Amino acid sequence: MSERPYHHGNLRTALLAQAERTVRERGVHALSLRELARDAGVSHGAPRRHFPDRQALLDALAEAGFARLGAELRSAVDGAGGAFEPRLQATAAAYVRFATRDAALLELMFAGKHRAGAGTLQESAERAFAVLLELIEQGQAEGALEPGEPERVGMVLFATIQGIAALVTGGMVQAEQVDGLVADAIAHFLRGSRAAA
Amino acid sequence: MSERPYHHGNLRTALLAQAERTVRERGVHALSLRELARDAGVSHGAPRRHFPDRQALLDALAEAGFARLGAELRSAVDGAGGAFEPRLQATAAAYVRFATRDAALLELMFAGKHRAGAGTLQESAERAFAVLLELIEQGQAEGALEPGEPERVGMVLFATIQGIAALVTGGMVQAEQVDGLVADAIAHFLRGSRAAA
DNA sequence: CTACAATGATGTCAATGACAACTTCAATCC
DNA sequence: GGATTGAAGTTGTCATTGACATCATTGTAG
Repeated sequence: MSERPYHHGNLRTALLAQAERTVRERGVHALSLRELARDAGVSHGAPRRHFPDRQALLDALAEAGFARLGAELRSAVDGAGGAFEPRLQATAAAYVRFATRDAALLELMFAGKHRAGAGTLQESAERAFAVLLELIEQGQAEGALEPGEPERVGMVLFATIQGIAALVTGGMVQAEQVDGLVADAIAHFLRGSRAAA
Repeated sequence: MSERPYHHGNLRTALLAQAERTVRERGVHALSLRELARDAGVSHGAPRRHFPDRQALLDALAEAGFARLGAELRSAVDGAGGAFEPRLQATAAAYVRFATRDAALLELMFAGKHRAGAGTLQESAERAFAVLLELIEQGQAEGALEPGEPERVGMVLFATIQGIAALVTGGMVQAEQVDGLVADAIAHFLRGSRAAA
């Protein structure tokens, strides 16, 4: 039998992975440092070496979440050809998919962002959202969106996407209707933009 | 000194009121039944008579939240004259105001809605959203919105408003920009709708 | 006036987060 | 090669909490 070595090897990573699972399946409130330690086959005090307190673990989770979100958005844009509108559709769908599958995690990501001492978190978030900003710029270049600061122009669009995600996780929209709703919303938004441009 | 009577008189109400304050000021996670009991000058077991467990208290909070939200929305509509667009603006602003001031409560309201055995909650929610649906119908009657089921037609609009609230509470929009953003979003939405109708 | 139902009090238990003190281990330095 | 040292893990403890069982008080219906 493989005796467990005194040192786990990569406890931090293992804790984060299991924590992400727990948050997804049972919510943030069900996340217990001690349970994580048990699952990792480690004593209840061990996590403390890697996360001074529970909040530190949540922050790390949020940061990892932004990294993954960014990657998924990037992959969506890249896989949708070169034209603006299909790219936007694909990206919005990817965002909503992420928000739906990892609702609790997304909440964590947003909650952590305006807390104090969130330097790294802020950066991770900005990297993830850079994908969206680039997309906005392309839309502006193609004349589909009004000119101006991308942050401002994209705000209503982003709000709509985020809101759809909220409706889905809030149970006000059935899972089967999501894709249609996203497509509707994007089309609606672009109509409103062209009229203004 | 007034000896506390054995019976509090209206402990349930007092607990809910204090709980709402705590949730607003320190978040759901900071809500402790025992602390509530202490604040109410009552033993730690007393709340149990009114709320079998913590979740029951949260559900009651959510329900009260929907009642208040409905009232605020109603009041916003009624105070904005008879025309559709100003009514919509006022209502959206009122929603975002509620969502901003009571972010944690709103989250609770949404979270509880798709949990099991939420009969009463569901009804409270529908009563609150009835205001919005009526408004959509008026918009359709005036030709500002496309025809169809109000629930469907209003979905993108509602998502946008909800999303703005999420951005504000997520710290991605400054408080001073909120009103402008709401106005922008409504105008944008209506442009998109007219083109389709 | 008595029984009873509602409301509150008291005591206890297991789980948890936070913290301190001690132990193991591996890398480095001489 | 052995001593040193610091990171990683362990063990023990404490206060807080939610949940639960049992008992006490009080208003009210009969």
